[in-house]
Order: sequence, then structure tokens, then C-alpha cells
Amino acid sequence: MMDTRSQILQKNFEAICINGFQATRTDKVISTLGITKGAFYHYFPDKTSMGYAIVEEILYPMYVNNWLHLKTYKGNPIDGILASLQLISGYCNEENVAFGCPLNNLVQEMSPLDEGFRLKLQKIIATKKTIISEALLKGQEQGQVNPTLQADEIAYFILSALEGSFSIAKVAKSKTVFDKSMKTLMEFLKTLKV
Amino acid sequence: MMDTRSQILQKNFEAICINGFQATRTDKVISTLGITKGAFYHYFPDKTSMGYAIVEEILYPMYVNNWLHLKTYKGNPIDGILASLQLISGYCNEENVAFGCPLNNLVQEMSPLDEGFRLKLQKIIATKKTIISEALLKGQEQGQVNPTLQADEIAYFILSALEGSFSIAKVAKSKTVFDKSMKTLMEFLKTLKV
DNA sequence: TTTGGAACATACCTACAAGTATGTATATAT
DNA sequence: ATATATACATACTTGTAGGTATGTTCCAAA
Repeated sequence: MMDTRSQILQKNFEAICINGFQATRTDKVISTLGITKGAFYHYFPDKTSMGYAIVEEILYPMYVNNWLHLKTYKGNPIDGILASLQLISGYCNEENVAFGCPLNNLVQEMSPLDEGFRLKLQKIIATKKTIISEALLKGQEQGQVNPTLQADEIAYFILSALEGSFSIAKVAKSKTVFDKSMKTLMEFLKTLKV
Repeated sequence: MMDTRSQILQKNFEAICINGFQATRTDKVISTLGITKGAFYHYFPDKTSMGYAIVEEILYPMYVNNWLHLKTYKGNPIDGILASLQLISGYCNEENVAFGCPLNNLVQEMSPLDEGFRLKLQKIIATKKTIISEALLKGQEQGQVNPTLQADEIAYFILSALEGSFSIAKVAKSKTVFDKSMKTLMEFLKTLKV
């Protein structure tokens, strides 16, 4: 059984995935848990703080975990990256494709409005980028990855193409569109092996 | 001198680029024009209709125009695509990078909330995708583009990587990040030439 | 010249979402 | 046994954004 604070975070996170942060009505969300505003404002000073907590306690581990195995990956890091992309692709299906990537959603909506959100979201992206970049560098040292590449450029590009694929698929409401875009990304990555 | 309706659309568009659609307060925006709610509701039945008008009358031509030259482009369509990407890159600078791509912003924010928005935004993406896809197909027929590629997969991928680059650069508040991601996209595209 | 509609302004209404103030039950420490 | 803090519930306040109702001015057609 989850404690009340975690339940508030989890249910609001789910609502934010569908409606966005601003359009999410916290009191309506928690009413589905059988609790009231009293509980909410007992655990969080305001709605924004709850948003921060969601980013740090739910989004951060959720997104970083998808890439963490790269740090100890044996074999060509390109294959490790491909494995992560396959894993992430599995989260996208016909039912949720229209909601897009929760991380990307929050970035688009909140980062220009609230510097606190931006910095916390940026930290997630930066962590993922560092993991990918270091894996590529190690691969270059070990002669597994094309040594003429700039690892950080590739890392940013991978994350861009991934988020962009979610975005294009979201508006098209089509998992097929997501798959087509991701297929090209993956085939491009294979060409980076030596 | 712009007519009142166009001014309302333009100023609200600029506000939406910064704040998003939901957070934009139409009456505050038009007060900077020296007009009041009376004018607004004379031209638009409600805020949503104004949003639709912005998508159709401002965003659609703005985004499609960046790609339209491909239809009559002489030479390798890959070069034509690269020219469009260069053009679009020029719109992004250190001052506005934190606001991201207005089209992508609206997609993320509104497409799951309002089917009218989604369909009108999807029309823009679909039009761009068709132009790129047809240019690639023509290039394949003329022996300028790798014939083993699926043109529509590449087209979706280009748009994904482009939107994703705006997104990653937005949260990083860094034109450099945008450039790094786009550089990789462009170098990838060059490998598609025969 | 009058009449109708276009193009606005002004004042008002109303729903509602965030936040506050206060109360209360329970557990825990002393 | 009493005091105190935790974990909530209930009721209230308040700002405000979207929308409405009602003018008013001006022009153009009949």
C-alpha cells in the first residue's frame, strides 16, 4: 500500500501526462483517492512544489533508468544504445501514443514559464546525454565506434530524434509514425559502428 | 497598417509562443493594442476559435513555406532539404531558443486536449512530410538518392529530428545544443545521396 | 435621410481553481 | 496523564479568466 504522499504524486503525474501541468486540477485528482485538499497542502506548500517533486521523484528515475545499463554494458555501446531505444519504444503503444512523452510534454509546457521546472527537467536530459556520450567515447577508445564522430553531438542527436519521434507520432496519433521514425534512427546508429 | 483582426492574431501568436495557449490571457494581450474585449469577441466567438485561426492563418503558411521550394527544386533533393534545414536553423538564436518551436509547443500542449487543434496541427506536419517524401521519391527515380530507402520513413525522421532538436535545445536554453543536434542530422542526410 | 449593420467600448457576470483558516482524530513522547 | 506533533477534513476566501449584455459610433446602402 502506497503512502498518501506517493499516491498524490502518482495520480497527479498520470493526470499531467494527459492534461498537462497547468490544466491538471489537483483537488479533482486527489478526490479520486478519497482524500481532500487538507492532505495535499499538508504535504506540499503549493501546486508548483508538487510538480517539482514529480519531476525529481518520478520522472528522473524513470528516464535515467532506461539508460543506466549503458554504464556497465559489455560489447559495442551502439548495441547498448539500440537496446535502450528498443526498451523505450516498448512503452509507446496505440493507446498512449497520443499523450506523447511525459518528459517532453513538461519541457514544452513549463520550461519557458518556470525556471525551477526547466532546471530540473534539464538535469534529466543532461544526465541521459552524459551517459550516452561517455558510452560512445569508451566505444571509440575500444575501437568499436567510428572515431571521427563527436560523441556529444551524437548523444544530443539521439535524444532529439527520440523526443521528436514521440512528438510527431503524438500529433499524428499513430504508433506507426513513431516506429517509422525510430527505424531510421536505429539504422543510422548502426552505421556508426566500425 | 494591419487590420484589427490580423493584429489580434499576430499579438496573441507572439504571446502563445512565450506562454503557451492556455496561459495566454487574450484580454491582456489585446490591451497592448489599445483595444478591448469587445473587438476580440466581435471577430472570434471564443478563445479556442482564435487559436484555430492562428494555426491555419499563421502557422500553416509559415511552416509549409519553408519546404515549398522543394517542389520545384532542381538538383539533388537532399541538397534542397539541407537548404530548408539551414533556413529553419537561421530562425533559432540565443534569444528565442528557450521558447522552442511554436508548432511543436502547440502540438505538445493542445493536441491531446482538443481534437480541433490536433487535426489542424497534424495537417501542417502531414503537408511538410508529403513535400519531403515526394522530393525524395523523385530523387530516387532520378538516381540522386539511395533507392533502398523508404522515403516516408526518412521524411518522418527528418521532421522528428528537427522538432526534437528544438525541444532539447529549449530545455537546455542553448543554441549550441541545437546546432550540434542539427549538424548530425545534416551529415546523416548527406549519406543518403548516391 | 434614415436605417441597418459593422466595428468596436464598457460594464457586468459567473464559474472555478488555488490557497487559507480552522478543526479534529490519532499517535507518540514525556 | 498530559502535551505535542502528525495527518488529515471542512469550510471559507479570493483573484481572475472567459464570456455576456448592452451601449455607441460611423459608414454605406436604400
